[in-house]
Amino acid sequence: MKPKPVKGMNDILPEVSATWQYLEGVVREIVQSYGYSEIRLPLVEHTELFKRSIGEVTDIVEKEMYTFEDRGGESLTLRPEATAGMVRAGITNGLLYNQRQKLWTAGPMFRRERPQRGRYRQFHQFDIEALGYAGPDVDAEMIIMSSRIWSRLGISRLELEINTLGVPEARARYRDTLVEYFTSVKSELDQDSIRRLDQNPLRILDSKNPDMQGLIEAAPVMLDFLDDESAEHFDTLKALLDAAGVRYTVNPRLVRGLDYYNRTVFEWVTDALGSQGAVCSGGRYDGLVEKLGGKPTPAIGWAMGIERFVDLFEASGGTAPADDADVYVVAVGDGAVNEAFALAEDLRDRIAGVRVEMNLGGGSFKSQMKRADKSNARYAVILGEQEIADNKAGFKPLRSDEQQASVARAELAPMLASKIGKPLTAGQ
RNA sequence: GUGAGCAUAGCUUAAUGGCAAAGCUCCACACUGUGACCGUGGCCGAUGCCGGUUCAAGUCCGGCUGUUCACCCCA
Repeated sequence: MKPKPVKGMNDILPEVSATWQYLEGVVREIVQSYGYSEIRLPLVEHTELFKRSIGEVTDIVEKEMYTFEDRGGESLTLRPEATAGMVRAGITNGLLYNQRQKLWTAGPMFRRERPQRGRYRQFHQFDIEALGYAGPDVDAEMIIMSSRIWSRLGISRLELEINTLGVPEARARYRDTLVEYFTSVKSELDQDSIRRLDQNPLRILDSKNPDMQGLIEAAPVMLDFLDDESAEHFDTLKALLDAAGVRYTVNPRLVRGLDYYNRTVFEWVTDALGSQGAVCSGGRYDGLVEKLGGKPTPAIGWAMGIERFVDLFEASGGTAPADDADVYVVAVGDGAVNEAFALAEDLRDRIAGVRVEMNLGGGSFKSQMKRADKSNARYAVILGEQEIADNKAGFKPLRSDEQQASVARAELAPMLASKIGKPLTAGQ
């Protein structure tokens, strides 16, 4: 009986991980260029943390968390998202005491949903948070930063939607009005909407049911309930985005499934990935730090789903740079292997970033050449009886018509370095 | 959690209810120190699992499991 993986938890195979590494590298570089620093967080937190931050009556907390009792009887949960842990770490390490923090983290998150394209039980996120910044300038910078990621990678099938939820009081007033409105037309609501009426009435606005669209169009809008300060915050954000040339649409029905958001929320959506169109989303959560036991601290953050990001990158025709070897070392004859190892190490010492693949497992000359070919290496270096006797090495281009050459051992590194365009290391 | 589609070799796909096939991959040979292309040969399956109908089931029926898509939710 073959072992089976856990449903919704996937292996990231080498052919795919090259793309992951490339994209993660690009995002890391961009995020750090805005002055954000990495923080590494535990995958497991106390269950209570997520209940208090995400909200007791959200889908995530009610039915999607991997919660278990550890041997000491504590209720622990595999993190379903990163913000709660980030804020907790800020509080417990005193990072927010009269300080501001710009942080990012990345790694696996866990939600027990039914898997489909772009939705897995173990999935991965990049998470960027700015704590202690009241905005709206940070709000704009965060969005501009995400926009830079897309343009850098040639991803175009994405649109930005933004909205504001106002302060909690305004949101509560709006919520009451909304409940009143939908209750008055309850007989026309579908099953899902009736359920949401109690649980999360704002989500009714998000319904994809065509029969509901008329009712939703006619519903009261949040913008009419906005407090003056939030309205001004939102206007400034829009002005900053306009000035930066970032295009967006205001979607008054954009609400979040996590309870901690207020004011700015945004989402990058695509139609290229089937039904899971949200690639990246976030918003402001000014009340969360205090709610979790810190002192009042404004904050904003966003998360990007890496699986969806990779999928979208590939759907946009993007490919990661090849990570094939530069050179494959062929060693024929028992005496040659020792020398070949030394030669391979020498190349790695002397050429910065060179990728040298040593033939392993012996084999005939022919089979070694076959492996060299299949490795996609640009060059083969050949060491046999003859070369060892002459203190030379065969240098054979595998991807061009150039002639094979016999090169003095000492000249091999400089020659290879110039062929592959990588620098010799200093001091050699 | 709900609904629908799909399940044959490592991968992609064949097989009017009648002997389970092919291509690719991999290995070897041809070619005893030179890869790719061509050729020859080899490896690899109890057709996802359990049951039923039938002289006969990969094929039809039922259940299960897995997977995909959609709903839902969201990254």
